[in-house]
Amino acid sequence: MTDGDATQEGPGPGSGGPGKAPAPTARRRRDAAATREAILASAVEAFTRHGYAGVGVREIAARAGVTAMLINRYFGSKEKLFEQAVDVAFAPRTVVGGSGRTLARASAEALVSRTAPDADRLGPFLLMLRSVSDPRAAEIVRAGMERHVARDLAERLGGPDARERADLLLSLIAGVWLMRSVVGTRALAEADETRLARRVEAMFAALVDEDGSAGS
Amino acid sequence: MTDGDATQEGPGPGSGGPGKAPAPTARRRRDAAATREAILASAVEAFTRHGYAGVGVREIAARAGVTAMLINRYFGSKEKLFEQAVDVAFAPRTVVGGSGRTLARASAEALVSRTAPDADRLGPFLLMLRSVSDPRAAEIVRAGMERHVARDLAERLGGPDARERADLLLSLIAGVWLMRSVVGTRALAEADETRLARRVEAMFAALVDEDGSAGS
DNA sequence: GCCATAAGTCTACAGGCGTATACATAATCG
DNA sequence: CGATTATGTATACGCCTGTAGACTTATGGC
Repeated sequence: MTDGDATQEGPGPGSGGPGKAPAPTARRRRDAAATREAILASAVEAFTRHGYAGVGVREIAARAGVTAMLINRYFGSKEKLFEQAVDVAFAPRTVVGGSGRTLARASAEALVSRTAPDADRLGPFLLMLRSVSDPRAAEIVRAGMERHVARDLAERLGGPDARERADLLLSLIAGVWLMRSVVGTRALAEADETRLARRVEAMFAALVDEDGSAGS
Repeated sequence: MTDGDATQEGPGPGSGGPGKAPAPTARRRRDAAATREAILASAVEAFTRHGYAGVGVREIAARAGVTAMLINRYFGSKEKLFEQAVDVAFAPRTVVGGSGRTLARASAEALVSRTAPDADRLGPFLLMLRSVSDPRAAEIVRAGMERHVARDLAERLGGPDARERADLLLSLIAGVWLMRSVVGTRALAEADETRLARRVEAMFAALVDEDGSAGS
């Protein structure tokens, strides 16, 4: 995120003027690659905040400092842009780290921390939750998740039916994101974070070492 | 193109067509209460299938056999209609039955059964999942859930922090609905239902009787 | 300096959205 | 039977959507 794309007001596609626009933010020099990246970054954030159907290409483009048509020029369509955004959102990060018992604990703590009321509230799960109401977006998200996180998580989980247990683990993660950050139920929002993390960890543990005794 | 809105053909025998045209919705006698109920039922189904933002008032009205304006006449606005639909969707049913260990088992089995690929795939959780991307809908859903299911579930759960644990339980339920029915990950769709139910039950159990065995 | 061309913008279209106003029809009641 | 009123429809408005084609501007090579 080197290029500071602050939320500047439109660099003069404004109606009247020939756009002298002593742009407060230095207008980016014409650079296809950089513009593409700016659009993509704007898309990831916008899709995460409002969901696939909840944001228009004009808003995404404006936040990237360009006009809507560049989206179609660089990505083909809004849907194609969404595919790229899903890839960006899911690819880089390791959703859950560690393995075995460490995995359960670290994931629970990270989950509770990242869904805190004062946190950034960004990330791939939020993008998923707010986009899957559109069937085409849901299919894109499914493919992205299976490709990027589910397989990797299943490997680190190991054991029988690793893929099924990985998806179950992701279900709980998504559910907590949903109830805590999207729906915003009070009981979860106001819960003590340490205690909440321990409870989530216990549920994770039931999956991680399901064969052995589930002694906490 | 498509010849006229044949949803309601003139009641008179005039059309002369020998085709009986078995109207999908037999023209109902003018009855405000019945019409209101028809709209509401149509809304619950439509909001469940496509989410709050994913369906228009014209479609909801058409499925109820009326025109869109009746929605505004009887409910005031699309948003008010959604409030009523949320109430209808969440109110009557007991989301999870039983108490204690029975609760964990019964809920897990019901959840897995209702999210099966060949099931109806209706119900309040689907309505929630597909609607919360809209912030106003999310707030309505939050209120409806807390009013109807969370409180009742917390009472049946008992124990410390019942409300928090109830919401956590609902998180897992919602997450499984999400991954299995909305996103449609293969690992969960193809999973053996008995085994899957047992795993979900184990996660529920970590919440239900956490005070007893698992020292915290 | 000029110019070909990449990079970006403008205008427009066809359609959907929620909803307000005006109108038409069927049912009830004196 | 005729009039009144609840019930439902038709039309339209203003706004927004994704996208296509034509147009403008900056940039690098000569």
